[in-house]
Amino acid sequence: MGRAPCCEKVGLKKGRWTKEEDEILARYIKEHGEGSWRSLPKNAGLLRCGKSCRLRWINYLRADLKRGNISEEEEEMIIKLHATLGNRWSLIAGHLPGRTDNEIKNYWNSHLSRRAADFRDGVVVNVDLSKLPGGGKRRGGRASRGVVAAAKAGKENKAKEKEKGKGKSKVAEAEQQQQQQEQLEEDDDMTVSTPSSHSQPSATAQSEEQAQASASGVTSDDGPEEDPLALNEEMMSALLGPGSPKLADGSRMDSDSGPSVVVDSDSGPGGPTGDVAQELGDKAIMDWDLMGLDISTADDMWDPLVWDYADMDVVVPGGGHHQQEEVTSDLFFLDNM
DNA sequence: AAATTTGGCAACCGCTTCTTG
DNA sequence: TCAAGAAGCGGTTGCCAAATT
Repeated sequence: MGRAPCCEKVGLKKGRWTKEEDEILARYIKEHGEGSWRSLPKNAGLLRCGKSCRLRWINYLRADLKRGNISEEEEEMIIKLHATLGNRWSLIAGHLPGRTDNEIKNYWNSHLSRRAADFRDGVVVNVDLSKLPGGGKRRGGRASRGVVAAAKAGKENKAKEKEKGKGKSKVAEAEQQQQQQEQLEEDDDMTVSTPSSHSQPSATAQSEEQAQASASGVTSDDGPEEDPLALNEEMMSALLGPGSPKLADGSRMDSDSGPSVVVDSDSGPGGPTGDVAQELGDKAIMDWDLMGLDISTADDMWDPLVWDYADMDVVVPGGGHHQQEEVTSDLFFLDNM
């Protein structure tokens, strides 16, 4: 039996909202409060779908909305948050009071993604996540209620989830995100922090790996103990400005001369453990496969995946190999742009 | 000045998750 | 425990105004 449509579509108005409709909706919500979106249009006398009413209210009519251009601070915030959270616009919007997920999403797509593309021209990494366990599909759908609830409830929820013996629950995930948020809030001026643990080269590589993992839903087996938001300055400068990752020999992989890296785990029945050996243009050859990706414990892409970099190797024509950390670092950017 | 192209934004759509009976 | 309803998220579409030809 099919599920009933969210609203009776016949006879309902679509398209732009009129001033009159806005007034009706705003007045109704002012009197009755938010919620009950399904019945709202009928009660308010609007020929609109409940979802449409909700969207109109959230994205346009709400009193606490901040209208006007996105400031540079907000823009930087968006970039930084997107690097960590990916396309989870509602979470990003949660850090920007008065801004809606839709607004941020549009701003990203129309302004920031272009800048990201400028950067990405240097190296294009196109990992076919569909081959990963769970289809590599981002979990969509409603998250905020659980996330927000978890964020509000905080640690008590965690305790409950532990009691239930669930694995990596949404609540736990939400709490982890909450921790990230807290980290962000601690970082008041939003300057890029470089934890002391990053002072050692190996630690830096590890943090980058974790940051990458956090953004892509892939976590290292060491757990998210370090702040995935703690991008180092090099990463942020590359992220925020023109440029591209440095190669081991000091050259840059830019759009004019740079290689186009395509990593497509088109691996057949073997899944992500199959071969990935792709040409990297005329400058470098990435010769690695996903043998290093241990998916044995992963139910879906959000579960912990363990990378073993032993099989990763980037051969630079003219001699030399890229270190694994550099590969990881590069991938981090690209995966999050 | 008219036609075409481009970019930004509002809104819609499909899917997923959460809630409730 | 399960099914249906409700709510919300992210991707996509389409309109409109500005810019360009």
